[in-house]
Amino acid sequence: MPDTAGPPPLGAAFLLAQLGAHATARYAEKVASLDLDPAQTGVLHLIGRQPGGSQQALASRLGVAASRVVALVDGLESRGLLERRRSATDRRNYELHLTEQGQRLLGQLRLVAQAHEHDITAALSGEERSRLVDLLRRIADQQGLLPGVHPGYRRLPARNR
Amino acid sequence: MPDTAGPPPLGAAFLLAQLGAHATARYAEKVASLDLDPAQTGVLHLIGRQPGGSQQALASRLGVAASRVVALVDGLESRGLLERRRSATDRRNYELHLTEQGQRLLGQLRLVAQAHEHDITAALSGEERSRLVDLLRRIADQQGLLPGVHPGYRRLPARNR
DNA sequence: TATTGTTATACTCTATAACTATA
DNA sequence: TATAGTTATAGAGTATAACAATA
Repeated sequence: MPDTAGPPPLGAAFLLAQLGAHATARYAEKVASLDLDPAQTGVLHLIGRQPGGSQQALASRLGVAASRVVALVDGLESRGLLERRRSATDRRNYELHLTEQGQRLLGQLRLVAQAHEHDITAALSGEERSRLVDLLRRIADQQGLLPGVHPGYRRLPARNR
Repeated sequence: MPDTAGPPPLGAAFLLAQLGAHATARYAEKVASLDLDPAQTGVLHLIGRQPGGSQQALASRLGVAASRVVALVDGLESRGLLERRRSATDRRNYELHLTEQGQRLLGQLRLVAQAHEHDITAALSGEERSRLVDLLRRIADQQGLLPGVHPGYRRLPARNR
């Protein structure tokens, strides 16, 4: 009997951490097909939802350093997906907008997200999936997490498999 | 109406990623009180459960490079939490064992994990928690995840707040 | 003097590859 | 020749701090 102690951890907290890392890695794989990484998709989603914001606003929303937003926006702008427009009222900052190409890509990104949702929840029936979402939302609320903002922009999953 | 598109993503996959990152960050905070990081706790748990294994075995279990295990084991050994014993049958490899102090720390670690589980699922009743665990396990099974092994050892959460 | 964006720098983490000692 | 462990090196990713332009 080599086992000194019980079975491996199987609580909800561990499963959430395990599945969260898995879901993130799978998402990274999927968006790579659009030549994007998860952080870039977050930027596209945020600008698509609220155009005209500054880079500072983006940085605080994402919870990252402003210098990182520079690099992020640089990459997307050079690909013609978004554009910086100098604000007329305060010429220190930019207003960030998606280009038409960026909006088309965002549309494809939403399809990828749907496929991702489908794949991750493949084990569940529609009703079970709804119950899961309800439970998860309640945990997220109680834990003080903001809808649509996840704290994982600080790290990218390396190649896992 | 600044919103070009609908609400923020609220599907199960996104919530899993968000909550997973959150649970991981909270866990890291908690084990820091024992002067450990999540990767080190994984090592302690694995050795505690299956003593005598080699560093290579540990590396493949954790899915990390062997060179990283060296540093990980170095740190824990220098604190007197585990020891390397040269194998009598094959003197190339070590057999890893927890010291008594390591076993005591592992006991405290299990208490921390319990508290963590309690905190993360504070929004749910006991029955709801059971249903959640059931749903999550079925997803983990279907996704091919191994019990007790999570792919998040590659990254540590930076200071989040 | 404070703020937006930028650049330069340093730091952390990790894997890869070269090395040793055993087999 | 192959394998366990170690060390050295290089790369990726990020934040911090210094800087320029504008307010």
